[in-house]
Amino acid sequence: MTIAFLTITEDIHLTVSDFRVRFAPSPTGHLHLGGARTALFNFLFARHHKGTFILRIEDTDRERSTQDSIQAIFDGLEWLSIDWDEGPFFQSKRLGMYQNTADRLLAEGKAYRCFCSPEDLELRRQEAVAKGQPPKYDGRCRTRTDNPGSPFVIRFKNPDTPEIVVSDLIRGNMRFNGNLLDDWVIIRSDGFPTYNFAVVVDDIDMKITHVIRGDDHINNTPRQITLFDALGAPLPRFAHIPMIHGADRAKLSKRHGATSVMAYRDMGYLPEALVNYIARLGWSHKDQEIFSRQELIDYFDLDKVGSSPAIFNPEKLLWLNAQYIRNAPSQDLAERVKFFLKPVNNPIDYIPPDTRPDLPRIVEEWKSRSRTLLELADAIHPFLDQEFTFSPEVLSKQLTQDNIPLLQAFLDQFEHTAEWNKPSLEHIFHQTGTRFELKLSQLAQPLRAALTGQHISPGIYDVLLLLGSRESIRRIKRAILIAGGQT
RNA sequence: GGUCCCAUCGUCUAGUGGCCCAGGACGCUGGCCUCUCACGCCGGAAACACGGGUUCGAAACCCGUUGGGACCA
Repeated sequence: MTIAFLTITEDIHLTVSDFRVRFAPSPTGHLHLGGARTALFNFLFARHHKGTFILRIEDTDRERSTQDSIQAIFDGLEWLSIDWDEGPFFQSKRLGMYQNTADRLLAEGKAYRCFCSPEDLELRRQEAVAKGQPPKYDGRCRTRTDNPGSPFVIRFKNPDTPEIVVSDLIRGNMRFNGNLLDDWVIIRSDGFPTYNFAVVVDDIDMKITHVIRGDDHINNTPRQITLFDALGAPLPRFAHIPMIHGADRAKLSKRHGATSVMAYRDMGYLPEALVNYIARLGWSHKDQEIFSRQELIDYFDLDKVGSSPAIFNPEKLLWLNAQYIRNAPSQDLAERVKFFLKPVNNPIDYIPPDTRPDLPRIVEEWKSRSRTLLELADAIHPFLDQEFTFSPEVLSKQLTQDNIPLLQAFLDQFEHTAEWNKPSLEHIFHQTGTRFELKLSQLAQPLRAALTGQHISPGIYDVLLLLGSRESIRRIKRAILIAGGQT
């Protein structure tokens, strides 16, 4: 007890840092690969530095935010085992804070009410464009003293800074011309905050020290920086991570096929494999390709994150998944694959227990031959289904009249052997091979076909041992009947 | 169109001025292993976008060009 107590205190004392990061998705669709990677990098950074990882749902866009999307984010993060320390916080429940902050800026003369109608704004914007000027708000209401009583927005009085430097942990310094920014809206006429405003208010309130986000937000950063300044808050460190692109080099989106994290679960990917894959997209640690969760946490840091966009490569993900499947404990895989043996064709529960094959043992034989859980389930199926179907190729090439004597010979010997182990089976094969003057391959293929309905399978002895003597005999009899029935 | 970002094999990347006529991985490919198919093992093809500088020396630093991307409009 004493030792445990000491260990814990020491641990906290020595290693907990003040680093605070957040993942702040907008709930407007499924959790996609890019979002998942942003979440993962924040998570790994927090865990590596013993900091705090916060989940914040940016749901102030009332048209596009949905409850389903919020759930999708939770589901995706849970499946990937990306867990957070604080939150989830919902921006929609923090409207008072945004309003208060805006009021404060108003009182300090750093913001003002703007009564310009959308129609006027659009007109003036078009005029500016026609004159070849940048279409920015002209600051008309800055000095306004009357109050027309019509709807208004609150605008931030953009400070006159010629140059804004964004110091980025990944890209170094990025310089922006401050004169290009205008007096942007912070509170809409319906009282809702705009994106950039809510982000800054929350990042200050949550004491975020490192803003790790997609580089599609780079252009938002100068505005946010001026707001941090106006609010007298210290600047967080920024780290803009590159986007994930599709094969056409454009930002990954629906048209690139499966981009939802959950789609990969449904396709039979292991969450560990997907995490490993997206971690290696834009980040590396020497030549290592496969990382355990702990290695990811130990090795991850921002200085090893690259600055160029990465193209999503499904082939490599598939290979990684195969690696994870091959190296997973068979007992564990057997549990996971059950999800893919759909009830409608899942025979595992109605095969009598005494003849039911041992699922982990079947998985053991198949896991080096399967790249996804879906493939594994398909491969396993004939072993569980006593009435499995024969592939057309097997029917035409193996279950022929010519092969009946061979199958019959195997059947006779199997029925009369007391031993059912590899040496005894090898003995039978040897004898049969001699008698028919056939090589092992010529012996195995017809038998494989009879036993599994397929022309590929694990080693023939393994198949026989897996099925057991009774089921093997039953299957050979069935195959002989079918072969005999063919002309 | 404006602003900003990016640039090593097809793809993910190693590389922080000499260890690089560039290393690893996926994919492709030749072979070995072998009862089929995988796994595994051995080998191969395949890249520093281009042009200028800086330097004794540049994949690496600077400038430009080209190409790609993101955001805003």
